Amino acid sequence: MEERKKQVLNAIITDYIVNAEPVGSRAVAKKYDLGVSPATIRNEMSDLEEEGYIEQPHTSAGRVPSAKGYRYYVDNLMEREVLNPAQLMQVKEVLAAETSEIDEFMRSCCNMISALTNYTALAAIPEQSRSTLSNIQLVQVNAYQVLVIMLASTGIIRHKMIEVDAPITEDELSHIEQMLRQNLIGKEIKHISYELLRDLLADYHLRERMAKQALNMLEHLTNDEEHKIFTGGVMNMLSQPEFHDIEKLKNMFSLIEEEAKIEELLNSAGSDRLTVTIGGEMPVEGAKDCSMVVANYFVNGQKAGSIGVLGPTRLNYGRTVSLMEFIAEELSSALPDNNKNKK
Amino acid sequence: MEERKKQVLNAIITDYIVNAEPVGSRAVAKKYDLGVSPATIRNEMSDLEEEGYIEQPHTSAGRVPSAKGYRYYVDNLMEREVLNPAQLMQVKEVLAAETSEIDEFMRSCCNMISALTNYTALAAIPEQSRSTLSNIQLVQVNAYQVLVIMLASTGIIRHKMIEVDAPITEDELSHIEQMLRQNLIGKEIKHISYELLRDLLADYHLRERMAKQALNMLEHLTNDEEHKIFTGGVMNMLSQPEFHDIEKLKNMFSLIEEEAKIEELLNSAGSDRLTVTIGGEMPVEGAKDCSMVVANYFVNGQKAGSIGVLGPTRLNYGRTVSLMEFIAEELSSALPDNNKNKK
DNA sequence: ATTAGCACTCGATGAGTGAGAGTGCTATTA
DNA sequence: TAATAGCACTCTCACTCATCGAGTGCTAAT
Repeated sequence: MEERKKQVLNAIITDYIVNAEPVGSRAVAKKYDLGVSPATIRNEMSDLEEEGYIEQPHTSAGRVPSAKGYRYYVDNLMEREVLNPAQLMQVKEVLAAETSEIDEFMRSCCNMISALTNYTALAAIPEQSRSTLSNIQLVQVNAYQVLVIMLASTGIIRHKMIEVDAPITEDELSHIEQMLRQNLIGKEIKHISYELLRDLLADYHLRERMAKQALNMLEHLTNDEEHKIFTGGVMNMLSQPEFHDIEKLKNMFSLIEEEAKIEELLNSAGSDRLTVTIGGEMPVEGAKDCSMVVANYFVNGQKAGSIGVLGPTRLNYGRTVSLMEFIAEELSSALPDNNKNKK
Repeated sequence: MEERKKQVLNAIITDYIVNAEPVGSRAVAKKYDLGVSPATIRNEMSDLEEEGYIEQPHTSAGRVPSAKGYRYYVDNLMEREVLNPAQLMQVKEVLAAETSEIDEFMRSCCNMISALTNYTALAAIPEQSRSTLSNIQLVQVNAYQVLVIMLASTGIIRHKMIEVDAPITEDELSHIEQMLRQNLIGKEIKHISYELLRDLLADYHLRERMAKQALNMLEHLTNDEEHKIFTGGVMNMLSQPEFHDIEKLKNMFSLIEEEAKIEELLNSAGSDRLTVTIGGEMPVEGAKDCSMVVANYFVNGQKAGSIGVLGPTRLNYGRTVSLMEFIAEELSSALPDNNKNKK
């Protein structure tokens, strides 16, 4: 594409991102100082429209970027925004906070991201497929209730109360605990299967219901985590003029409430360091007039989880991309620390 | 108030609750069959307006109930709705679910309430002031990390990872554990103060940072809980015509996101079995055009917690009150079971 | 190749209008 | 004396119409 056409496209998108209103040739000529008259710009715009980079809501309105236009912008024109030091510090602080609970950590990440971007933040809990069980503990509450606590190598802690039919003694419990520890600690969590547990418990002739419940519980622990989704700043959508329509809002919110869909969105981004998905590229019906920036973070070179930002297609890509790249990077280096000893 | 006036007021409110539109004299005469002509009804309405029970958005619109009108309705006219058996069953099922985790339990309560009412559900976690510590457990994760698990007599379970400066041995840990157990189990949680803990730990000459952290953590455990707030069905607000205005929505949502305000709302209801708060009676700015039905539930005759419904002043009081009364009652009888042995 | 000029298009705005809903008042009726 | 019928009045809502202005596309001139 010729240089000047790029400049015009860039101007249109930059302006539209800020003002959310169709951009006319005069406005481009005035504000972006390309050294040519509006008429020339009009010609360029006419070409750009023919090629599908911009659209006209109606004759005699200005032009609006199309999905294709945004795509070209993100791939070729966009300049990353230099983040201001105060924001960088804020990110570092939040990530450095000693939150050994992954839930709380993810939640505060989401809140931070949404506060910094004014969009909606998405996060998927780090995948557990590679993590191992690092400890398991059974605590007797009373004769009928046992609290099971599980620690994963990623620092996740889960507990669950399970109930048994017949009273259980301390001795029995520590037996079971030892058995579980011997057989399960160090195992990859995704390898702890129903079958494995059943075999283990069968050997020990445990009471039927107890066994069932323990299995049930462990299954929950291993499965739940992979699918846990966090969001933040959902209400930020309200400030975006594109969602001033109640119907659109409803659609959006009901989408965000469906964890499965959010997960699909985050997963659709693959395992590159950073992915930008624009409008129609979205894999989920109902998100077609949104854009998304997803960053993956890595532990030991392996994808550990995803964080993302969801906003209108008129997203401030430059800023958001810079920010998410930075956060993902910081996250990659912060996360392993959570499981090792500090200092 | 004369019988017929009551009937007219009742008709207006009933109609307005359903249709959300000003009610005219003709509509009242037609639908509610009082045996008099619209003209007569107009006279009654004129009186009702003079006395402040209803209002006119403008001349030649119908009448709309005022806060005073709703108040009179709730106190004198309203008929509780008979709940259908399917709904009752649903409530019982949700409450009977074996969720020994209070968080999850409260969350599912909120979801149930919002699903049944189509309004927003609020819940405050049971107050911990009367509950006692029933167990405390320390789990060594590695030399520098200790997982603390606390069980309250109400069935609440909390865990927190704490980190220590210098390595700690199993022996030391079980020492501390025993000491804590001996001194704290059975104590009312609100009596476990910073000072008490400091004294305890001082006796044992524990490492300074460890002590600090343990204290910090226990403080969190004792305080956090009292302030925990749950909400559900916030998006239901979107379907209420009174919130079709984006500005109102924003206000509402930013109110709901402030836990302190929600807590204030719930607490304002006092400790009666059930309280209805209407419009201007709301203690929190920004909730003035909402109404709220709060029910308290009780354990051993003591107020244990609150659940509430927040909606427009045009709330279906009859239905909501019946439902909340029922849920609170079920909750009162379900809750203690969670801590005792079943069967 | 660029630009100035100009006619044209289309949405937004605001005034004007008629229909409809609902009231309040008054005279009449039971 | 209470209830009612009738009627004028008020106010909103939806619709139409004219106007305005932003912005374009085209053409002719530079």
